[in-house]
Amino acid sequence: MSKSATSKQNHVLELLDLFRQFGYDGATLSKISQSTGLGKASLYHHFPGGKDEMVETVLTTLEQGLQQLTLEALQTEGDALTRLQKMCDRLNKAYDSGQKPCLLAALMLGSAKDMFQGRVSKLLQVWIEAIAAVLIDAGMDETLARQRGEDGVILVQGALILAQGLDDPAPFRRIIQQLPETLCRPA
Amino acid sequence: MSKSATSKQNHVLELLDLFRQFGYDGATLSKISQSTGLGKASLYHHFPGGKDEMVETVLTTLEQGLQQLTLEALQTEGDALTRLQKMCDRLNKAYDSGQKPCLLAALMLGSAKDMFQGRVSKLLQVWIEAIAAVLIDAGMDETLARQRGEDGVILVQGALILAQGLDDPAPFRRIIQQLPETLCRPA
DNA sequence: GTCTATAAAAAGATAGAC
DNA sequence: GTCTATCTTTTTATAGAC
Repeated sequence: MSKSATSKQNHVLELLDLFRQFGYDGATLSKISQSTGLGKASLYHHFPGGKDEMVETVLTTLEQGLQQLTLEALQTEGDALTRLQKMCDRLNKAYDSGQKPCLLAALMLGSAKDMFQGRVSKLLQVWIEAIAAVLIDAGMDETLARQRGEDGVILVQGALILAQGLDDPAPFRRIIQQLPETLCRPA
Repeated sequence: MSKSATSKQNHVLELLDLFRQFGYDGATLSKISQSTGLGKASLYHHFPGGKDEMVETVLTTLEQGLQQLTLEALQTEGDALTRLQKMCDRLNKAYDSGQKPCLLAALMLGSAKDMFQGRVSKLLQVWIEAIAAVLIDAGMDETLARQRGEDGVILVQGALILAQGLDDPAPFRRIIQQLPETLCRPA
């Protein structure tokens, strides 16, 4: 990978952080310029489409990360509990133990909702299907497994909201810790 | 109640809708002016503190509604399942069957987070305690009941995020429908 | 690829008439 | 209590030098 490519990837990670903490409307070019260390004109050089293109780029990175997580989950050795445990480890890291919000939730607010609804919906469906695939592979009924996939996403998203709202990561940590068993529990 | 008081209350409800759908940064004075039918100068007449004061007013209305819901829940006749069912009916209405986001989640994004964190945290705690009180009253262990209070808020918030993200209210409706039994389930 | 400078548009806020 | 008009600041976006 070339030097400029990794540098651009670092900028994308900073953009992810900004958009998920401030949302689309709150992440102003001034904040973005400050965080990345790039002048506004430089930002438009890398992203001619402005904030829209920045978010699109971040979403592409997220899609790739989610696909990787999905593949890993099914390639991991062991039973469903072990596989889900590994997914939870990744989630815990991605959300900094509940201290950082989810970009997908942030993008469903304000003017961003109409712009990115399609890609956000797709990402959520992939995530749900990733959880369901593990459970189906472990012998769970497909309908129940997909409902459990929804439950997994719901619990993670809800725990993130509560952790942000209470300014306390404890609820997120508890949900993540209980998640594998919660999802595997018989109906 | 005087005519102007109910008129002001209607404006507060429109403000609630704007802030929860667009967030603090996305709810511009132009949008607010358009939705309320009041000119910008009139808005500053009613809320000299600008958007900050508007949000504060909305939060006060929300606090009153939550206190009322809490009291009603404990005064309702019947067992815990019946009481929680009534709470779910209220939530279903408040969130328009999952079609409208939660203000508390919206306020945890962007510049609003630092401004309103304290009041949001307090509201969430009252909500959690309201659920726990019903369960404790039904004989549940206090520690478990408070955890279930957290679970209730987490499930509602997460279901709202998923419903917004998928642009489909079905997950919210399912979670709400299952919530009373989910919360009452033995450990 | 980055910068300074600048322009154009939008947002927040106020003055003063009615 | 509401309006028009105005002002200030911020935001988005671009031009052009290096």
